[in-house]
Amino acid sequence: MTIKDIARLSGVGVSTVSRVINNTGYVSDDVRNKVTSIVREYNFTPNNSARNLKGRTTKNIALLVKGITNPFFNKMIRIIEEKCALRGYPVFIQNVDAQANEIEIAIQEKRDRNLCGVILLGGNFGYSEEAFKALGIPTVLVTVSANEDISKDLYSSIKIDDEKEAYDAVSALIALGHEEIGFIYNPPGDQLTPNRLRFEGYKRALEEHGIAFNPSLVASYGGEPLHSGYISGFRAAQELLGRNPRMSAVFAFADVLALGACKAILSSGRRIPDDISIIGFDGIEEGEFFTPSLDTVYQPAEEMALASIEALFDMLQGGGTRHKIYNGVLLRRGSTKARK
Amino acid sequence: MTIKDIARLSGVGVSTVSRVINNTGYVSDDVRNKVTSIVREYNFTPNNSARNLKGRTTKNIALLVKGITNPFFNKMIRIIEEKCALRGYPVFIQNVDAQANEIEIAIQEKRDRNLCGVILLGGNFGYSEEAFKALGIPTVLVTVSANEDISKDLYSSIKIDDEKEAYDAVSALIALGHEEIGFIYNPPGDQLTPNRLRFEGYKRALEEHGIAFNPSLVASYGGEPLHSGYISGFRAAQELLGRNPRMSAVFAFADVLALGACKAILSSGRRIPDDISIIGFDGIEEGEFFTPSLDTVYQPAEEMALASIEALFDMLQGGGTRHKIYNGVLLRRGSTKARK
DNA sequence: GAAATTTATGGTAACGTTTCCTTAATCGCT
DNA sequence: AGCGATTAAGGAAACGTTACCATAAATTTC
Repeated sequence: MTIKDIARLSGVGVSTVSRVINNTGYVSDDVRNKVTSIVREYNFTPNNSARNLKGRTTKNIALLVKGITNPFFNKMIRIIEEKCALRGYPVFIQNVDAQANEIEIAIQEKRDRNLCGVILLGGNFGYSEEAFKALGIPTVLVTVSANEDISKDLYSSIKIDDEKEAYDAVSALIALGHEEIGFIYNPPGDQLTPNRLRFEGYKRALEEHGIAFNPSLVASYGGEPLHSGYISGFRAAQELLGRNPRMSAVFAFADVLALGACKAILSSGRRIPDDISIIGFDGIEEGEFFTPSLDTVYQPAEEMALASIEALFDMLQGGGTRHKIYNGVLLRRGSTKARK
Repeated sequence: MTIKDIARLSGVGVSTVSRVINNTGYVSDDVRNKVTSIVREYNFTPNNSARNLKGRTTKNIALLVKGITNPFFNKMIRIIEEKCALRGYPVFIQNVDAQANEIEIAIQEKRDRNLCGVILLGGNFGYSEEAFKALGIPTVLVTVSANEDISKDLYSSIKIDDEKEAYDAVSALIALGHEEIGFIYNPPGDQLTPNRLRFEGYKRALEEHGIAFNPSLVASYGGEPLHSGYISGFRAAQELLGRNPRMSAVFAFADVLALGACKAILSSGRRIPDDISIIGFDGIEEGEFFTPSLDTVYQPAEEMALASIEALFDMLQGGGTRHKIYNGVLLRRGSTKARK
């Protein structure tokens, strides 16, 4: 069933059918109704390959996710996928390992799949201006932004102020009287921007409150790329507990790390929050259902997902780039307490 | 940069270039080397739209997931996506709401995206033989299988024996001395097969051990489709606790429901496993990191994901359908105990 | 050594759209 | 009435591949 068949059945030319389907050009109401009814009757859907071939442009969007197993991305992925599909844009969701350079993968994908746009969810510090130019299609960075020296006209970004939010969270722990505050994050070698920024927020909070930075209070656990955040947080916390018997609080880069850490803390016989306070980052639903519920820096995931789609479609329609920074919310749910 | 450009630059005809790229037909070594080097030099990738249009067949696979937010599907989705991509088959991952008939969505997707194959992850009871025939492309059902009366040649399936595994889990609770055993599952109206089968396993276990089935010990919570399993489990457990003060154990259809239930149980002041034992289903990682760690019927998600891909590619290459049933493993991690 | 087969290569018609270019009818103005 | 502008519709050339067909050289077969 092709457009030609529809044309024949409707008794009109193919270009007329095309015009009806795409709502372009001049078509009389009579003809429009006739064609529309035939299209509906035979349940005709235009062939996408032919459309894409002719138009030189597809409606394919790639969503590259740095660590797709992180539940924080789950909701965002779902929203992005759903809203794009609703507009007739299929989404290729793809996981990107921590080590991989996602923008190079995007370039490859663009070649392979004739992409019209890219959303990068979570990501690296390894962007280069040339890479953005080589990619050459509307690009939105979510949860991360590129180096300062890259022109802001080359991409849109949706994120929160990682440094500030981390600073606030650690400051909250300090306000509760904690001084030996552990920090758990991803292996720094990966250069993930938020990773670095939240670390800097942690250090600034200590510094501004007159607490000396102590490297033995910082831990990360990488292992194989397949390692989930939970187990990484668990191992990192074990390390911290072993090295710092007087540690009374922990701030983790992500909720999954924090929840893994909780398990290690509780397994060691310590209580949360009585012996050790802990704050995570992201605001995933799991944190609410753990016992005790996890305090966390909530990121407005839904809003950010919607904003990223809007930014992308705006760019697809020729609009400019935009750079939006959201505010996090420090949710106090029961995993922090004043120091004994 | 098209195949014609490559042909011109290599000094050969377009069909020769096509033959080189696709490794078909006769090509002399000299020509092959020449063309290959030009292709590499200009980083040429054949246009997929044109290929698909010409070949009438794509390499697009759709992965329809019933409730994509369930962490149990997370790992499977990732494996399927990764392995398919590795073979050059992009995957369209799509969420399907509980109410929706996924096979009809698959038919629509096939039309829209020219799919060559479909994997359904989790799913309905609403399959019909006509629907499978209308779909007409290799289809694999994972975690679920179609009604008995549908020809097994129309699809492949990868799953576990839901009824038996549920039976075993509930029997284990009975062996610990529990008699008032709650059951939490999805709203039965949705007719999700595993939902129904695990319920039947629950009932058979009671029956065979001489315990009368008590409908007030069964709860489900649907609400809006966006409700996550955690909150549904939480609400359902609250209901059970209110209705059955003597209930000493709970079996949940899924780990997310069980973890939500744990929160409700612990919030009510009861202890796990001292006051109430609980067993979930799936074996998601989250269950291990909750405190206490959740006992669960582990499904070999990785193996099942790999098996589903193999089944699909086998069918794509003209092979027949296959139907594999895996064994679950009852993991005892600390959320069950003999009745006081 | 001629015929048959294998190897090697190029030309070209599709695949199903969209879009430009025609052609033609209708309409609104002076 | 005549003319330009608007409305309406169709024909056909692309888009970038692949696959069939044709041709021809090299090789094998009897």
